[in-house]
Amino acid sequence: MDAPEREADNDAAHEEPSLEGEYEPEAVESRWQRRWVDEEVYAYESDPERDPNTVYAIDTPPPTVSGSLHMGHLYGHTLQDFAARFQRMADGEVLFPFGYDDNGIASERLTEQELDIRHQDYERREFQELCREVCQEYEAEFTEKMQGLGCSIDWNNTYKTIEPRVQRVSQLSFIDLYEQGREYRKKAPAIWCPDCETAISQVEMEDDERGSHFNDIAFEVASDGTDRDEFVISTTRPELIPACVSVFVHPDDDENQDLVGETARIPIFGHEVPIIADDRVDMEKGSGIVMCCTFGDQKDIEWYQAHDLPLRVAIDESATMTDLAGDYEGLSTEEAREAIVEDLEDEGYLRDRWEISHTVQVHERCETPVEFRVSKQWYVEILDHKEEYLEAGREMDWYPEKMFTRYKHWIEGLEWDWLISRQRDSGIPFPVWYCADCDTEIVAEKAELPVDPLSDEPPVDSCPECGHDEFVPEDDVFDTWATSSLTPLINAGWDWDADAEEFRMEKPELYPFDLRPQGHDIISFWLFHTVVKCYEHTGEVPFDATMINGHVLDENREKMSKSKGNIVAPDEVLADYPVDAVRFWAASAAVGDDFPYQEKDLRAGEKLLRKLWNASKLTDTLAPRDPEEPEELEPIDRWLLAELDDAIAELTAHFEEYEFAKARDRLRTFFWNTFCDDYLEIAKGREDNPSTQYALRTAHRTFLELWAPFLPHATEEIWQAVYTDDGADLEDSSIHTRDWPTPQGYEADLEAGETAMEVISALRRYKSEHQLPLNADLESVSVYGPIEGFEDAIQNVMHVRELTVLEDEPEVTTEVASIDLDYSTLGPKFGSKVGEIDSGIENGEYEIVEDGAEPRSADSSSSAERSSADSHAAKPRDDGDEPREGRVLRVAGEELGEDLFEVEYERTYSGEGEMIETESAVVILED
RNA sequence: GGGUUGGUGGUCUAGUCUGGUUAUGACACCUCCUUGACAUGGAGGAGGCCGGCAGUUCAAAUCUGCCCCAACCCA
Repeated sequence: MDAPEREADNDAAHEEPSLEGEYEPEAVESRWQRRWVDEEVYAYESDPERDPNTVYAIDTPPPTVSGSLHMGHLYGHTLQDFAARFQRMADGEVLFPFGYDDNGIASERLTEQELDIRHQDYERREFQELCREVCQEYEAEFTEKMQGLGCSIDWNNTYKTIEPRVQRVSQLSFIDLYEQGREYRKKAPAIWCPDCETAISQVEMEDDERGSHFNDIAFEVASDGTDRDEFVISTTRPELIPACVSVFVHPDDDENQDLVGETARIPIFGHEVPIIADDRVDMEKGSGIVMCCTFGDQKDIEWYQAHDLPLRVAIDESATMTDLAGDYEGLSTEEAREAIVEDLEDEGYLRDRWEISHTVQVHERCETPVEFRVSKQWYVEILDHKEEYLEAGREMDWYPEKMFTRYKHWIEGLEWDWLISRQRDSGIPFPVWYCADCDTEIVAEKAELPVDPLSDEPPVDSCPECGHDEFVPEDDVFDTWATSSLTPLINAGWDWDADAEEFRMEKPELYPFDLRPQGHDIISFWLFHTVVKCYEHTGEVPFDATMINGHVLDENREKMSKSKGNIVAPDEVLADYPVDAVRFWAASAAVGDDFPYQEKDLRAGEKLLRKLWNASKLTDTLAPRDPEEPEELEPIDRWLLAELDDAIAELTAHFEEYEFAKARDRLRTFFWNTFCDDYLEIAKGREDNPSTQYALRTAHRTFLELWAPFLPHATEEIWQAVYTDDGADLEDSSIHTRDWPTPQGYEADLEAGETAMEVISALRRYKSEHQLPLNADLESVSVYGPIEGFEDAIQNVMHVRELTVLEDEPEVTTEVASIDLDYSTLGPKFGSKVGEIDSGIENGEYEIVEDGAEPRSADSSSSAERSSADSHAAKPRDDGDEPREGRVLRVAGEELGEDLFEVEYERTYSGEGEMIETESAVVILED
């Protein structure tokens, strides 16, 4: 990665593409990465008139710049790039943009850590400025690393989620939804992080296992409707007792039913609360009697709302005890917990205390346990449109399909509207002021956006409701997802057209986007929120398709995590292996599957690069670079091109379905086995043949094109070295801007080709078994089988001095070795009789009747040898390839027709030389 | 606790939706071969009965049920 080393590698030989020597990925890859960016090979130029069907637009979720680049980024972006590169070649223009997510808590935290400051100590603008400075450094680093992955991103089309253009889009989004009546401001309990001092949404919480204590605390009964003087409740949070507003008992709890309707006195604090029955009480837990405090958990909120309980706030926004806590005021919740427990014990209220470990809900950013606080917050109404969002999900194509269920279940399980206000210093402000007198909401003018109410004036001089002329600016900012969910609109240039008085897109041809790629962990919030926002703004589903990538696991299939220390850093991998090899590995898993990082897969990629390089060198020595197409191609060459046609068709289908792993395997097998191992060996003996020269070059160009999405650097290097003129404009000459290959309609005798390859394979096996070199001469070979047109090829590549094609099957004696039944038609026809038929054949209790000739029983057929030459000369094998009329198998009292069985013969060759059988040919070797 | 997805030779994996009887390929392993690119190559071989149990069926890796294991999502 460091420049001096790269310089050293970069001697003159590496400056220009060439096929000299060995493939040197370090020099080649960095050179092309530089040139692709410098010469804007992947730049997208918008044309609003362009047919949306010829534009392939990708909406990539912008990564958080504060995080480091991990294997997940590398994998995800590589998959996106496969799609981008294929589509660019196959179907016109591609937009592959890039965004930096630097808006929100993550970058605030980063700034605080990096500069060792607290946001509270700064003015909002000042702190925001610092955030941007810090993020800029990280963004530059991110850009460099992303470019090192060789993704075909258009670096002219980037955005930052905090930049003014995006702030404008985000505030427009707020105002549009507000005007549609889909947003409201409400005072209600919300999830609160006391460390970040902000409300957060459900998705920002996670579970964490923490140690704690269970405390059994005695409450006195203050009324006299029961015999009891006291009862015991168990709690992990004794510091909440000053906030206790009621006590609950389950209606089925017979033991404690006497308490219902009575009044309890809270120890130490002395206030009295009602005891109420409610079936949400967990009878199994502790004494079955539970206190309700405002608020300890979500159940407290439910009770508070259901029973219209009073609000007692004992903990403030920074987790400090309030005046309600009396003597404990000013203590942190932790300190108060210990102090209260001590005092309870002193006063005899603490009946028991023991250690436990339980899961608590914490804020994912800072791991602080969350509180629940009543506050005034902004919400986006979503619960009333669940059905529409489900339908939007159904309209998208999901790759893989099964991921739709996650989306579906998430929506079905939604219980809260989307809380979008955050009490943070940095972020995109709400464009809202409130009348100081009547609290009427004043929203900014669209033309003025972006605004910051803290420094900008509201658009009115006096309140339209009450005429008051003082206003209070909203100082909350948007939840980062409120902005991150707008990326399709940001990329398409969505904006308010003041003249037309409507929303317009600068690049309407992009929307809806063709593809939305992402990890399966963010389906439930990022993808979902994006669908919500875009659907509400445009009435359209923002994506035609969504591709979900799996997670990269470690070598032992375990999730990579900091605590396990099993993280593999992309930097380390790229220091050891070519990017193209890493990409080859990334193409090995089916989209949506988690898969392990395995070094040996990277070695496989390296091997392929070497093979491609060497095969290119050999091709270059065998044929001129641009041979004429001959009038008539010879069978072997036509065969290769016909097979190539098939491969192109299959690969294209795989790419269109995002089946990169299948495309990769199909291409590798065809390239390595058929082209390199078979055809190139054959071509060595035919280099002066114009037909072979043409086929070689056609195949080679096509292979480079087919490999280009997977191996962009190596294919570009070879392409530029061999097939382009010096000094050509890279935008035109790059292999990545070429058209994807299409089948050319070559027709060939595929059966003959296949048979010829079988014969070659048989001869190789013969040599291998006799420990002969593969280029050892074979004196005389006779072949009986359909190999017309391929005789020379076989003779050349296997070094056969004399090759004879037999008119008639060689003299062999045959006997029935076995009978294969066609179960797929036999089963439905005979059902349970199949067992009997099987055992009949196994026991030899059957006979074959043919051509009205004498029935041949199993007994006679196994003993009576027959010479095939006298009766079946037409074909080397007669076992079903070419059924004769009237041949019937009698077994278990049934007659099976010709289509139901095949007879396998054991053959013994009695002539000169050695016989080798293949699927559809017989080969005889004589030394 | 609920849900989703997956469990195929030593490792990774195809096949499972559309049941059919020698289960795909790669890596590793063993044997052999220096041939006009590549020995970082080539040819060949051995190795699995498809997580477990039960069922449906003439027939199950493939369908059904239960169980075990793993990951993820939600409590």
